[in-house]
Amino acid sequence: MATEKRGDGTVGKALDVLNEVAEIGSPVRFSSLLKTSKYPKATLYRLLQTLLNQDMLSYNAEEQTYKLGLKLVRMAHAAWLQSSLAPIALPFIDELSDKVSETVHLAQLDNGQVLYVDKRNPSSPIEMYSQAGKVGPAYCTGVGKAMMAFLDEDELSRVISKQAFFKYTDFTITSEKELRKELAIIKKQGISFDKQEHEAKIICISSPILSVKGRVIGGLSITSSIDIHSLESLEEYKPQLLETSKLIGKEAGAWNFPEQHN
Amino acid sequence: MATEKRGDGTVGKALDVLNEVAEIGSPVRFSSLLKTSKYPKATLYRLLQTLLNQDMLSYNAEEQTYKLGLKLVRMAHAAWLQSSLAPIALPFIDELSDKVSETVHLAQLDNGQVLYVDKRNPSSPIEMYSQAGKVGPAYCTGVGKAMMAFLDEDELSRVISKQAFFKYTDFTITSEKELRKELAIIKKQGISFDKQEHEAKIICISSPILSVKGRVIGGLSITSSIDIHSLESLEEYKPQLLETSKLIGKEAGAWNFPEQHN
DNA sequence: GAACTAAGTTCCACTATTTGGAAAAAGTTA
DNA sequence: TAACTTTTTCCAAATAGTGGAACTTAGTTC
Repeated sequence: MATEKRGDGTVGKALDVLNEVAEIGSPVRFSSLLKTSKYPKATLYRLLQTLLNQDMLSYNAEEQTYKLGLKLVRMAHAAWLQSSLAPIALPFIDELSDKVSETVHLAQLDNGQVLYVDKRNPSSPIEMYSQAGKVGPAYCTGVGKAMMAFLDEDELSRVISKQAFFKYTDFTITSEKELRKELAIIKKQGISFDKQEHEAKIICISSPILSVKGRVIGGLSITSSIDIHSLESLEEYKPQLLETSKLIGKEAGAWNFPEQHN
Repeated sequence: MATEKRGDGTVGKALDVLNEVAEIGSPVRFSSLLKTSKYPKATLYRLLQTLLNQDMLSYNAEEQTYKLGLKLVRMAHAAWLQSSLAPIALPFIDELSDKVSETVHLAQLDNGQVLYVDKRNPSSPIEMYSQAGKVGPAYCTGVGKAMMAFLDEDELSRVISKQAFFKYTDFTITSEKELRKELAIIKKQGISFDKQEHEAKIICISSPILSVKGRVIGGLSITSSIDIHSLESLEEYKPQLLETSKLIGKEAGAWNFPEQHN
């Protein structure tokens, strides 16, 4: 689904096109973009040229395809440093993953979705970058539910309205009603579980990261598979998970980490 | 130094502002940006509003500061997947780092600078994300020199013209003449060394990654410190490094990885 | 090799957006 | 309250963007 944005003039249109290219995920030809795009041929063409000029896109002359430019990778590094919880949380996540020897994820809510901003995987330190910047659904992931559970009603309904409720597995929650019930339980318990709701065999235990003022600024999870852990054995990590989340929240407060507007 | 770009209209200006925020590296106030910016107050203000609307920036109302938005992190993930060598090179880098048990970097030339797109660090799998998207100087890093050495004259002079020749250490090359001499040697040998030219104590051995057509598409390095290795002991990795580079080059050809325009 | 087709690029009169000086709000300090 | 700083709004003039149509290029067919 292409990102719809109310008129921010030309800049909005250009970024719209950039998003389209991003969402397609592989090099695209002009004509292919044109089919999807809401802009007329000449306009689209000019926008693409501008983005090329700005190195936001790169063009393969041989294949006549456009794709995202490396400039974005550079910018994102800066964005990650200054806008994500990751740099603040880094030492705490390291320590947690060392202690428990499990895969740890750090996420934030972004536009109703879960945005993973860091990950530790002690056993196999590979396939790592492939995770920062990755997005996932909020309604069927541990971190997503943990963060949602601690939003206030206004924020929550905004976030819920953005959920697709697609049934990934037999265990996926597929209605707002069910979700709200689950969130109430999570709020009581302070932690959430992903019971194979997003991917078969994958389970996790998660906690929200709250600012000193009690607002949700992120989520933390320990992920495993049913081949290795039961939900009960994951629950043993609860104290460490909560402790780490608390420490990160405090540190973020000290750093004056901004409260997001999800 | 702010990025100067010839007129791409409003879009160019907006991205210019975005760059400015990125380069400052920490949350900035309006007035602070205004001082640096070449745009008049009202214009700058509107550009910032547009970028905010588009989630490219986020705003902290309490502190009245702007910073890069998480949307960039998401986009960059897509960019990394579709425009960097990293996904293609992944298995080869894993294997190399496993075999040699040393820190391995994968880089590309971007606008005359070295852009690190992946890294493996077998001993301590931490501080990882902090590297993808990081940029470094080309004239005083192993990968930078290795890549430069295999550019054709046109590209090379363009890249050289962008070098700052800042003297980071006592060993930094600080003139075009010296650099060209060094590059000639590197071209002959097929590999380059960083002899503490960028950071004290840090040394590395690097090779360019060439496409099947012989064009530079990236660089690969094994990094260490003089506390652990001598240049001679690093040189022992030469065969493996060259072999891996060759494999990546081949694979990239198969994937039709585009030849960059540095 | 002329005629057809599809993809990409350019043109230009028309229009909508951007511009920026100036002035009003909002917030700070004295 | 006055003097100040910083941020935000306004609006007529100026500029930049628009998009239908025409053109170019490359590839295919008869």
